[in-house]
Amino acid sequence: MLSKKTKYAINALVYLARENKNGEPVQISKIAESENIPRKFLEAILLELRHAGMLNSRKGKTGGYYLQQNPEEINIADVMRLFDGPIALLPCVAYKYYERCEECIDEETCGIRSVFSDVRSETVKMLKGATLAEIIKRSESLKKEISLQKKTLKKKK
Amino acid sequence: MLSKKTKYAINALVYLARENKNGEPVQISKIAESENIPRKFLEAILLELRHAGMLNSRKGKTGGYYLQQNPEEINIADVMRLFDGPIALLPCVAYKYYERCEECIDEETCGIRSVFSDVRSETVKMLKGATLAEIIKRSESLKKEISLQKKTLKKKK
DNA sequence: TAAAATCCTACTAATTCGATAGGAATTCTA
DNA sequence: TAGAATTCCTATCGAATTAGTAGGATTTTA
Repeated sequence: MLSKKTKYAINALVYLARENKNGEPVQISKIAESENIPRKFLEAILLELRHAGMLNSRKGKTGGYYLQQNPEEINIADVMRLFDGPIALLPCVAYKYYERCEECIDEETCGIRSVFSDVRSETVKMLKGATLAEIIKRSESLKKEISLQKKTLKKKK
Repeated sequence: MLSKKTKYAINALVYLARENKNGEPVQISKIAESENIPRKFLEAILLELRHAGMLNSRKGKTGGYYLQQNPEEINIADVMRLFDGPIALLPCVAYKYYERCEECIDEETCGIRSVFSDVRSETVKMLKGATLAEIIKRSESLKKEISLQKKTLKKKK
């Protein structure tokens, strides 16, 4: 499961991508309140996102955070790796965080590894495609679907 | 990432499926040594697998563990759920372990949820297909590939 | 110069993980 | 029927991780 840190990070990023079209800095407290994230905790998270180059900030009065990259460039895979480490379920199929399994007898012919290698490839592909832009697009289309459902329901009555 | 418990469990199950065609009980110590798993830890793991109905055991001298289900019936998804809980990366897309995300504002229109719902479906599908039989099959075909590669290498020399 | 914001380090309580200890219960064999 | 050898089961433990909080330094604007 994702850590809360990662969840909060994704929510904050989506919030900025959605609410902050003009690029003006948004205060931590504003994001924290809007997205139900503990203020101080979010502070640490945004700092890390800035160090990773996804966000930038302005200090002092009128300060705050804003996206440093385009919503099409920021994806969930990178955010997850930043906070939770490898996406792979086994260290021996991780790409950036590769490590041998201590207990492993023969990595090359390991059937378990083969399975988790496939799972990793598929998952990374999907999460790389999950950019902030894509997430917002999905949310919009869900909203449309639901309002359409409600209309259909009314007609049936 | 998988816990060591889950990894050990899968390795022990594959071992039993592979080495124990006749169905005779295999001692914990035998499995522990063969698969590089701490003896006492494995004891607890096999016990849980028995309670879950995947293994059965015989007590006393000549005792040990053996598969209770066919290698085609035991799959990685079930083992993971047993030891590590949900396969889903968000509680709100878990099937057996569903839980609302505390911080969530609107689950129905959440684009993040939509992404992780897709990831979960795909992952579960793959892990359900990863039965003990399938894992052994993959291992065999990897062995063949490698011995073929070695032959080709010799010819080039 | 004061107010208001981010920056940054350090700390903490609770939980989980990876195991170990020790003895009870069971079953075979001599 | 007495061991020997095995699983069964509960309790415990240290280390690491998670989810935060505290508090002050730094920076910027008005």
